[in-house]
Parts: sequence; C-alpha cells; structure tokens
Amino acid sequence: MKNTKDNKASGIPVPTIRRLPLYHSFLLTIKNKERKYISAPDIANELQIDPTQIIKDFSYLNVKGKTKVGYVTSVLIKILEEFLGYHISRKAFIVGIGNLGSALIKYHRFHNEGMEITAGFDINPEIINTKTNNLKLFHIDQFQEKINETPVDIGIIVVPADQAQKIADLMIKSGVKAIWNFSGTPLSAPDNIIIENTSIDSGLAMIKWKLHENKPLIYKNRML
Amino acid sequence: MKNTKDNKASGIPVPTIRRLPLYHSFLLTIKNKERKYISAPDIANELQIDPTQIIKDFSYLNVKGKTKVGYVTSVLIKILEEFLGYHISRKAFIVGIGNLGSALIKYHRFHNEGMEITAGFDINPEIINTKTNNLKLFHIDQFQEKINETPVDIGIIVVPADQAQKIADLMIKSGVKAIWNFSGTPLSAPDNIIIENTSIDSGLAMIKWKLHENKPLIYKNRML
DNA sequence: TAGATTGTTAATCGATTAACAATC
DNA sequence: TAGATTGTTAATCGATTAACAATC
Repeated sequence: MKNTKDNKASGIPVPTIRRLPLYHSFLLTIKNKERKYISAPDIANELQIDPTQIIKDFSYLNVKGKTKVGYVTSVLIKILEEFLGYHISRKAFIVGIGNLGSALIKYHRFHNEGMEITAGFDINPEIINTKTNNLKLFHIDQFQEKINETPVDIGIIVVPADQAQKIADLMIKSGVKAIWNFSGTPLSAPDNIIIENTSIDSGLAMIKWKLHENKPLIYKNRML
Repeated sequence: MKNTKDNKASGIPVPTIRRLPLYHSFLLTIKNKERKYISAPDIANELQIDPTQIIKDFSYLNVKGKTKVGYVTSVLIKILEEFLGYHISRKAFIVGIGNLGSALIKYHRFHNEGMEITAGFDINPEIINTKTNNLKLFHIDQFQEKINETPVDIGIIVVPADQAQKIADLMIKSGVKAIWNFSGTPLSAPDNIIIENTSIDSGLAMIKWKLHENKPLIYKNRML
C-alpha cells in the first residue's frame, strides 16, 4: 500500500495519472459532439476539477494548447491514449470467478483500455472448464501450465483475503509483472513486481465517515 | 472529484480514513489467532505500511497503546468499528443492475460494514420485479415512490456514464444524502451532498503506466 | 485593444516520514 | 538496565492552488 517514488523518474504525480482516464472518457463525449477545440476552463466546469490543475496535468503530457482557444480535442485524445497505452494490449489472467470476478470479466472498457483477460481460474469444480462471457475457466492448478502457453503481464486477484497471498506468490513465480489486487488485503511482493490495490471498502469508509460528520455527537462523545 | 477540506474539522487525513478498513480486516485475523496484543511494527510488517504511519493513524482515534507491548487487539477492533460506524446501519438504493451492480448487491462485507442495500432499480423490463440475491428490483420510475416508503441515506450509481447525472439528480431530489458513483464520470451536486467516486479505470491506468516505465522508449520517443 | 486562455514559477497546503523523548 | 515500543513534535516531501507573464 506504500507509495514508492516510482513517479520520480518522469515527475508525473500519481494523482495526475489517475485523472487521465477521466479526461479521456470526457473528451470522447466532446469528440462525439464534433467540437474541434476544448479549453481547460470548459473541462474544469464539467469535471469539477480546478482549471489550473487540468492545465498542469496536460503540461506533463507535453500537449500544447492554443491561447484563447484551448486544446484540439482529437490531439488530446490521441496523446492520452498513447500515454495510457490504450493501443498496446496487455494480456491478463484473472483468479477468483465470484461475483466481482465475473463482473470484471464482463467489464467491456478493459478492451479499449488495452487489457485483455485471456483466461480465468478458480477452485470451484462446477465452473471449471465452462466459459464466462466467452472466457475459458480453469482450475488454479493449471495456472503455471496456461501461462507457459501464453505469457501474460498482469494477474488479477479477486479471491478472499486469506487466499490472496498464496495466489500472488503463484503469479510472481509464474512471471507475472503486475498484480491487480481486489482481495482487500495487502500483498508481499518483490520490488520489481507492480502492485495495484483496489478496495471497495475504503470508499464506503469515506461515505460513512462523512455521514457521521453531520452527527458529530456519535464520535465526539466516544470515550477513548 | 475535488478534495474539499471537510477533513479539517476533525483533522483526520483522508488517506487515514481509507486505511482504517484495512486495519480492521487485518485485526480480525489477529483476533482469530487469539493474540491479545498487537504492536504497530507487527502490523506494519504485515501490511507493508510504515510503522510510524500506523501509530499516527491510531493516535487520531485516541487509542492508547502499551509501551513495549502494543495495542489490545479487541480494543482496536472495537474503536475502529465505532469510528467507521459499522454498528450504525445505513440504508442504500442501487441503480443499474448490470454486472458490476449485481456484484455489489452480492458483496457480503457491506452488511458487516454497516450498509444495507434495500432495493435495486433498472430500466431493463426483464429483471424488473424479479430478485437478485433476495433484493427486490424495480423500474427506475418507482424510485421516488420507494424512497418515500423507506428513506435511504445512500444512493449507489452503477449506470453507464451518460445516464449518471440524470440518476444523481433524481437521487438528490429524493433526499439521498450520499452518492456512491461507480459510473466513471464525475457528477454535479450541491455542496451538502456527499459524493464518493470509485472508478476501476484509474487502477488500470496506474498498472499500464508502470508497465510502460520498464520500457521508457515507448513514451520518451513519443513526439509531443 | 480588451479579454480569455495557456503555461510556468512560486506559495500554500496536507500527508508522510524522521527524530526523539517518555515509558515499561 | 537494555531494548522495544508508544506517541508527539519537527522536517521533509509531494500535490494543489495561486499569481502572473505571455500570447493571440
């Protein structure tokens, strides 16, 4: 969960990277409206982000805008897609075909964003050797075998917390470069392995905490 | 998407709040092992977070630890649950019963974390008046009617981006206090409405960017 | 020109990390 | 006591925001 300084090299702040897909998806709607130019204040207004933040973010990408006019929509989109690597497809295996796992398999944006899930794994005998959304599902014991046939860069972990580390170890041993961890528990891995943690629970924590804020008594009176 | 200064009042950093569910889930495993005490360095080691960060986080909660021993596991868990409001159940409606929507409905942790989804809405006639995981599904036109019957604090939006604002407006009009937005597009809302955005795409952006980093040529040679 | 916008540099703000005193 | 840990205060680091010059 630690933010290593891997952004130092290029100097692009991590939050900027995370905002880029947002810009991209918004700009597609602008393109559909056949608007050739879009200005930072316009984007800012729509996306509720500070306009100077947007200008700053774009400057990291070396996109040049036109004074008084803005940026060329199609150029922005192209630069974003190149930067985010949407045209370079990375293969991925997903482990844990539960509710969330199935939803991820069906999430159609991954394809446009340059990730292709090429096999799924589980331990449930009922689903092994079946297909979800045209994706073949195998027993986890076949992971090594399948990755030898078609190497993948990304391993997606959607198993319960107590199984996650074991799966991560297997993925690392098998040569996966990046792990996308939806298990809600942190993983140990060598420094050269990219780990991205996505946890739904932290979102709910924020919401509930903010709801509490309206009723300060609840925790201001709490005895330490 | 803008970070307002709503954390100023209590002085607790937003990242701290987001880490709390992680601590909670880890501490449950410690409790299961019947370990009475747990120290910050031990947690740090397991969760890959800086130990002083953990001590700092706990200090915001006014938990007191024992020098040389650590914290009482059960006390930590209790304080975390109180702070995160796990014992105060908030009702929620979910709109958009697609793949992700269905996965969220089945996500069992929400119950423990104090959120209960009490109805689902969609426009697909095939699923209206059916049930998913014992949850009744209605047409979106019945939203106002249903919320009048049983008010909810939280609205969960899992519809496509171009439908999201419309649904948000409906929720706000109906008196929802917080919106959890999975649509991937930002929402306009009055300041008193709590908005939490959860987007899967930013996670993939990070992964792909870090994978690129290993091959700097790809974007260092990119013509601006 | 006046006004709107880009884009850079500086200031501010917030979070993390380091240093260190206190304690058992 | 020596060593390990808490917990606070200070320093550092990184990101956002503000200020402002340049441009069309």
